[in-house]
Amino acid sequence: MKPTEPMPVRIKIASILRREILAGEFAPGEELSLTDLGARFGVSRTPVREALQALASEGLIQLRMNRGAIVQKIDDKFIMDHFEIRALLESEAAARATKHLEQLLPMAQLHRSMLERISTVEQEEFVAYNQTFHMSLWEAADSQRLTHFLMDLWNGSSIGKTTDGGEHRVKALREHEEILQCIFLKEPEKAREAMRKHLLRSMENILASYHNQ
Amino acid sequence: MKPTEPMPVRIKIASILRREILAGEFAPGEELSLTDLGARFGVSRTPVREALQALASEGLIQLRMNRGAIVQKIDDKFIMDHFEIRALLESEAAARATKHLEQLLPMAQLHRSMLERISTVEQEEFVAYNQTFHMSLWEAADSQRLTHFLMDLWNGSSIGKTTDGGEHRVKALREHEEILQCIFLKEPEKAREAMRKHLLRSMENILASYHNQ
DNA sequence: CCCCTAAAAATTGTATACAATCTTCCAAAA
DNA sequence: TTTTGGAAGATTGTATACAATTTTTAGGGG
Repeated sequence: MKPTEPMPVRIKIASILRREILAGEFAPGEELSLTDLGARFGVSRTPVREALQALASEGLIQLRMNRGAIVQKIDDKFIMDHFEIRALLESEAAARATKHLEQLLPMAQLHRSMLERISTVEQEEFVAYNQTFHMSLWEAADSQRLTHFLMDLWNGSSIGKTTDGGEHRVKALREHEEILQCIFLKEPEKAREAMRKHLLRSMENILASYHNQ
Repeated sequence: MKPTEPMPVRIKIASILRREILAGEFAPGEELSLTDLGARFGVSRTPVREALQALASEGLIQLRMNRGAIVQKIDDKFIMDHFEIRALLESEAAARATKHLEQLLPMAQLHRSMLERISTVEQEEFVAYNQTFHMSLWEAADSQRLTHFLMDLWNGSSIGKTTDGGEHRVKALREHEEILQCIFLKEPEKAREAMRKHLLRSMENILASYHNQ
């Protein structure tokens, strides 16, 4: 087993800043200084600069020529727009997945295991399962391009508190079940709609936790 | 008037490499060396490196830790997947635009002017109009997030030859007309479908010119 | 007191230097 | 002959140095 995964510094810094921006820890429009951030993380400006460029490409900050970066305002509208886009793309993935059922079998097995043990699984395991569920569908959609954009959107979906009560997990699991049934019955449009409902309800959950911060 | 627009080197290099990759001027899987590209463009590795990271975030190349970059294979499937995503998002934009008609008036005027003069406009002017048409709809959709992703997809849509005969222009103009009518009649679902048809037909055009290279 | 100008300071953009990792290649052992 | 180990070379990741642009600030004129 790998002791610790080697990760470029720019990725780590981008992850930290992404989480902080989405958590609302910066004021909208606040300026991000390369020197300050470098000092904070104990690295030079180079990887910080690269991290900021990555965040700009995700739309979380704005890069202005020779004038530094300012953080985007993350409000309800931002979150709703974000999930609308994710819903459009991930619904398409669910619809397409009906054409590649065999690829879904391992995930479906994990899903059944979850159904049985849901009351006793740790939060960490559920998060991992949830990620496997969604990403397996992306893969089954058989579109590198779709997977790529959904990965981007996934990173930006970790908004607000991560510790929601077990109630959300049960609902999510039921919705996953419905999505899978539509897919295995080869009903692309029903799968699309089920995925859309699932994501928009998750969004409501996130909006609620976002307000309670 | 500005004499020459100042642009970061990384943007220029990214634009050049993007066009070349989409034009198929690199073999799929070909390795891109920072040193070589720096020498080619007469700059240091730093802006080249940043350009490659931008292209990686667009999915045009793959960055491997400590092992350089390899170019993505651009084939019919890539193009079709690309336009499917663009169709999903830009259809949504068209549907949403029905809620902000006033923002569309300047573009609609330009459109009418095009209708009248189509037989005499230069290619360059039509390209500018086409960009205005699409981006005005994005703006009218009133979703920064949607605009951001569509801008990304727009950059990646310049595949193959740019000089298609005037026939395509007439067809595109007719389709634009249909889209605008649906929007101004406040029929979001019809607008969505019209935009989808427009983009998928444009895709066919691009696929054809791509094959003839 | 306000506004305009210019020099100084600070910040970003690019180039270069250094460190860490990977690849290549050759020799020695099985 | 094939394989393995490791040193040399090449390439990427990060740090630092330099150049260019912007922001700040101090001072003089209105």
